[in-house]
Amino acid sequence: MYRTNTCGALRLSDAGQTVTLAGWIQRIRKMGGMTFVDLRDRYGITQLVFSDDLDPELCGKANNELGREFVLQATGRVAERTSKNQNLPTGDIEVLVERYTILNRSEIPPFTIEEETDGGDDLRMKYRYLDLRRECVRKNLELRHRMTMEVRRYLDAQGFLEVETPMLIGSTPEGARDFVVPSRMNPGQFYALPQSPQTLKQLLMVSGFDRYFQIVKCFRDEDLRADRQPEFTQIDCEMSFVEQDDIIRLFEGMARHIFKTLRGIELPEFRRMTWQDAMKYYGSDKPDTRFGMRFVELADVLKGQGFSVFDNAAYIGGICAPGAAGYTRKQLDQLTEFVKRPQIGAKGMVYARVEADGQVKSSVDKFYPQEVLQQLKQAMNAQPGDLILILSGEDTAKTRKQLCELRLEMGNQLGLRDKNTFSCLWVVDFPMFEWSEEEGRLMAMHHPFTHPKNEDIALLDSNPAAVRADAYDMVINGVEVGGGSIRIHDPKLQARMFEILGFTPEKAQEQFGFLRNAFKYGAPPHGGLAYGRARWVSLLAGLDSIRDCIAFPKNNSGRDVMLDAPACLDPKQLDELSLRVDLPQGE
RNA sequence: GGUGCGGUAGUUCAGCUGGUUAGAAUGCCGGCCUGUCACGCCGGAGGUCGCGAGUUCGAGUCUCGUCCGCACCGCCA
Repeated sequence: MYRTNTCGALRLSDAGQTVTLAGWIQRIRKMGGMTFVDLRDRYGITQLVFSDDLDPELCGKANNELGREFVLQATGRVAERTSKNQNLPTGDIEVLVERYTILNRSEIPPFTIEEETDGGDDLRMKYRYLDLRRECVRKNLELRHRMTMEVRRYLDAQGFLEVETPMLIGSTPEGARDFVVPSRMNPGQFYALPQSPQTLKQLLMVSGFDRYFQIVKCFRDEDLRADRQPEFTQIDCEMSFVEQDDIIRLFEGMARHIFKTLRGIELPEFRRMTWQDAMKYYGSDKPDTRFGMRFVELADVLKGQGFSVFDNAAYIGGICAPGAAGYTRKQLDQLTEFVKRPQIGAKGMVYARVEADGQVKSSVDKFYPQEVLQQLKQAMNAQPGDLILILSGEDTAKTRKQLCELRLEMGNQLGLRDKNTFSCLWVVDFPMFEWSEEEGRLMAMHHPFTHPKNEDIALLDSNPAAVRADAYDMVINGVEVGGGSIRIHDPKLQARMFEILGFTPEKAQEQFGFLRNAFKYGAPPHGGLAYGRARWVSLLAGLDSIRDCIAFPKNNSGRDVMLDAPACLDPKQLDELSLRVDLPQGE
């Protein structure tokens, strides 16, 4: 038996017992005739004591040979400490070591494996297996596990069946780039890894599975972000004989269950906001609703008064930052610099302070009389002490996006984006299509199987760009944690959809023939939703990056720096796959 | 594909308008220390300043290129 207890288990009530612990040496403190060793496992830390009073020979030996991160098995008596450590759950006791075995030695680790590590991200990723020894990292994976368990429990109770779908499937042209896998037995042909099991779960609905879920890896060969990995796990669900409301209710229930069991928070009923309103009032399809500062359109107030920047603008929008009238000139200049950064791209920013007496002092005082500025104040519903910030531009969508960035920045600066406050909503009525400049055609905003809103089906022929979809996203604190839609189950409507998306009937048959064939045999009305697991965990744990709750994540350029993948293939392997690598010279 | 920031000791960083032997903290090694828990004290070792070119009498510092990392835009049905 390697151990009788874990390193997090012992308490004062265990004093007097003889125990054997096993773990890693976190730290050694040599005091001369006495040595303290912090022994760590995933349950906690227990202090071991070697003392000349007990066994001078053993103490001397330990002093000589023990080192950080050695795997140590130690046996001794549990004793009450003379000076206790309030910071450790085991801080009332220590183990007076009588004998020990070094189970394994360790080289000096490249960074300190403690809560406050000195290692940078890159280094920690290269030695992720050491990084994962740190409690603050490990607890994120524990939360991930607990969340997964709660999700399974909830969905099982709701009658969902977990069904696995294949990882090696066919490539699909719409949507993200596929990761592809060559087939040795079928030279020149490739599988693709699923971007999502979308079509497969729809086939399961045709099979009558009714309520399906899968906690499933998905793959997208697109550029990474702090909240985007090329492989990620979705909690993927699909239901038959449901309308949008049924799905929203069930998955809002799941969100509530997750928050209650994992954070002890009772969430109120989620707000619903149309995509149109989200764009109009927040400039984003995933608004952070922890705070207000909704956009107010100001063309009526500010246009046509001789200030050419506004007179020529297609859109003028303002936000009202509560209590920020005290911003200094320097702070305002910094905000202006912020919106002018190339990533945001505004040309400038106009501000107006509402002073204690109600007078408005603005950066455009020479263009607008106080009377107009008072109208501005009224339009913004600004109070004395508030700061009004205004952006304008020739492109409404772009300007709204810039104002969105400014709003979020002000939210940060005013401390309105607290990680322990959660504001949840559904964004509904997404447009069915969006125009792609690159492709020169309409693209499905969600995916080509999304059902148009019934009242908009007539518009498919006359004005497809105006068609709204039965698509919905769950947004929490400005994070899109999940999304889904009602799917098309009528083969004729699906055919019409492919037509609008620019598929010839032949192409549609080639790419999605399996789905069309299946739908000939009675597809039930159905719809579903998928949650991004790591985004959920990040929200629950207050993480800045989903990498922090993924055991072995990829870096910014999609590399695994620990495995050093991807890598070149041996020519023999390439031969076997009938592949030839053809890189441009010098690469 | 693009923008911004960064790359200096094992690690995290400082290093001014270019100037003589590149620093700090921490870690590491050695010594001292019987109640530490970020132990303390004394001593020591440790550097191709990412790489390449250029400017210059002289480059960690300036310029260009390149590689790597992070954040973001495009992209992510």
